[in-house]
Amino acid sequence: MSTLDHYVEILKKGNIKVTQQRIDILKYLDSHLSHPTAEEIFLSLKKTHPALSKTTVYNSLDVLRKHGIITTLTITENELRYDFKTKMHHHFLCKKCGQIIDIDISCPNIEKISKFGHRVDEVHGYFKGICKNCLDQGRGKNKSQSLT
Amino acid sequence: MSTLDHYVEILKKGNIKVTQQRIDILKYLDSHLSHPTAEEIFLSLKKTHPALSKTTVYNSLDVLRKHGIITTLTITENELRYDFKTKMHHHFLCKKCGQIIDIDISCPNIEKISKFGHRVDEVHGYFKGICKNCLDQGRGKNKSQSLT
DNA sequence: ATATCAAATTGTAATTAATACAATTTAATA
DNA sequence: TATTAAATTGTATTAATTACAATTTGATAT
Repeated sequence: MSTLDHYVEILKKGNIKVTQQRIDILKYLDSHLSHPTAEEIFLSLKKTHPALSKTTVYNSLDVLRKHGIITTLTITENELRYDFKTKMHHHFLCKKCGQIIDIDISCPNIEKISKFGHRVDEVHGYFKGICKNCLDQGRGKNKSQSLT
Repeated sequence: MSTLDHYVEILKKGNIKVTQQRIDILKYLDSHLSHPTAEEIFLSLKKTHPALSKTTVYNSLDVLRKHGIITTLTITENELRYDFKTKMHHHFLCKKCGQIIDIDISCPNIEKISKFGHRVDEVHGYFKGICKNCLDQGRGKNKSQSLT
């Protein structure tokens, strides 16, 4: 679903006050599943909403996160990244192109860790390396550079 | 092994210039497997080496990391953590006591991701929740507070 | 042992992500 | 439409990390 009402619904269901800023942020995350940083979200939304404050972006993201509507990643080392998808999945970071790819496989380890006696609430599976795309370009040699 | 020569060996093997600072940092990490931050390492070493600079700590950690002698974690959101253990393992962060526990189980997912065509160089398995210790204390209620 | 030189260390300053806070505005309710 | 708690804004601050220039030091060859 992508109508604005959808995001209003989400907010109302969480008893979160509905504001244009929050709708915009939710919409942005829903349509940019590239795991953007707060800065990226801020800069993009500021274009069409120049009065937007960075603090609002941080505050809103925090609220959405606390309500389980979005999740955060620490797959890169210097900043948090935000994800509209909350269903458990893993991530692959390509060290060459920087892309963060969703990996939709389950984690067979949660059960094992539970057997140790710990209660597992969150799982983050971060894999890093070179993605298929970049590997293919490297193999074919100077094939991709030619885009005059 | 815990003799200082051991750390000298490690540095020499990596063609890294041997300095007291690097030895100290390696020794600290080897004897504090609690995944300390750069700040923690700095503050602790500064006690016995007041001239130590924080920049040196960061530089040394970077060098050690680039040579694969130590690894880094992003399991907490605001700072990097350092690990002397380089053999693949996972981590559990207790949201109550803050402890980061080593989880020595393998990851059956690397193979699956490789089948997607990506080359996996690094694996980070971060699990978060409440550790066994904290759960036990919570269950027994006011049992642990009494340590007059 | 000593001189040499690249590399490491130090201290300060700068950068960057994130947070704190006070003043203003606004969404929800009566 | 008035009220009020909560959200937004803008600025200032914190905290982790990086940049950089001056000084010192470890490794090597003499």
